[in-house]
Amino acid sequence: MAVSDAVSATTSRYDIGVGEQMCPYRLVLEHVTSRWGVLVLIELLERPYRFSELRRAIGRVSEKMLTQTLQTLERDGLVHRDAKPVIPPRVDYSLTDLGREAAQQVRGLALWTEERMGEVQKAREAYDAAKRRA
Amino acid sequence: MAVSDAVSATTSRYDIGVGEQMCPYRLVLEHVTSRWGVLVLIELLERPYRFSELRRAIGRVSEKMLTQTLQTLERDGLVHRDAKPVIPPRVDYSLTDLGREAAQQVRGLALWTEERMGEVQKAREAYDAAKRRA
DNA sequence: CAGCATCCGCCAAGATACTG
DNA sequence: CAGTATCTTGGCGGATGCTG
Repeated sequence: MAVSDAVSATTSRYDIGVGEQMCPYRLVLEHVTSRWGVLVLIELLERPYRFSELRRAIGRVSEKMLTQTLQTLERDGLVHRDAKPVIPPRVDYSLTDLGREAAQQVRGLALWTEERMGEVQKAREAYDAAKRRA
Repeated sequence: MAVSDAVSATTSRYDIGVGEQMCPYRLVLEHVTSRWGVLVLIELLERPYRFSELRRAIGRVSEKMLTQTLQTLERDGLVHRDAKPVIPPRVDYSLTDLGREAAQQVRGLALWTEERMGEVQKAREAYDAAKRRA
């Protein structure tokens, strides 16, 4: 299947059987909380990026997944794609107003995570220690 | 592999090759933004839940995935598990203080999604219409 | 450079059966 | 009821090659 098909066909993170539609609300939520969606939104909150630039900034994203993620977010109206008809091609990605709102929420979550990392680590060690004892 | 092994072994959403550790920050972020993690945190923000109660509230979660999600969140110190030694067994799940903070961030994202659903839908239709034309 | 197209490994997720 | 153990499989995500 082509990437382009995936954009409209996939619900991102596996579909539901025919007839059993997932509520669109959860669908959007899964797009913005998707593995790469989260990171793309956060990066684009800083400034617009070109494709490969964004790829390097995030790190460890395959080209395919980044393309797919960007297209899904574009379709949802969160990301704006500006393809300049030049050679070599140059495409800039930025947030729409809607996307900026979403990204701010996501960043809130990311910042919280950074702040509380230490406590999470400690909780894990305590959990593992208790498990080993049992 | 037993579920219990998965809790400490998995990084949630597929691992990185050996030697190529993912930074722990992204790991926690992936836990709270995971498919079921998001929904569990939001539900538990309302009130404590029993296992099957939570399962029904979320809907369409397999027993296994809910167990796994809860154990991961418990290990991260976000969810408190209270197992009462009675027959039949009764286990209550609730948020820790840390988990409540995380859940509030997640809920912020969820509320935004609900509010802006309409605009996202419109954006999609516009995108699809433009695609068909091309 | 910024993609699209195709193949495929492999693990996450689901289904099922069983236990304390 | 609240899980564990085991098996199967869908599809995510990576690798590679090609195009404008």
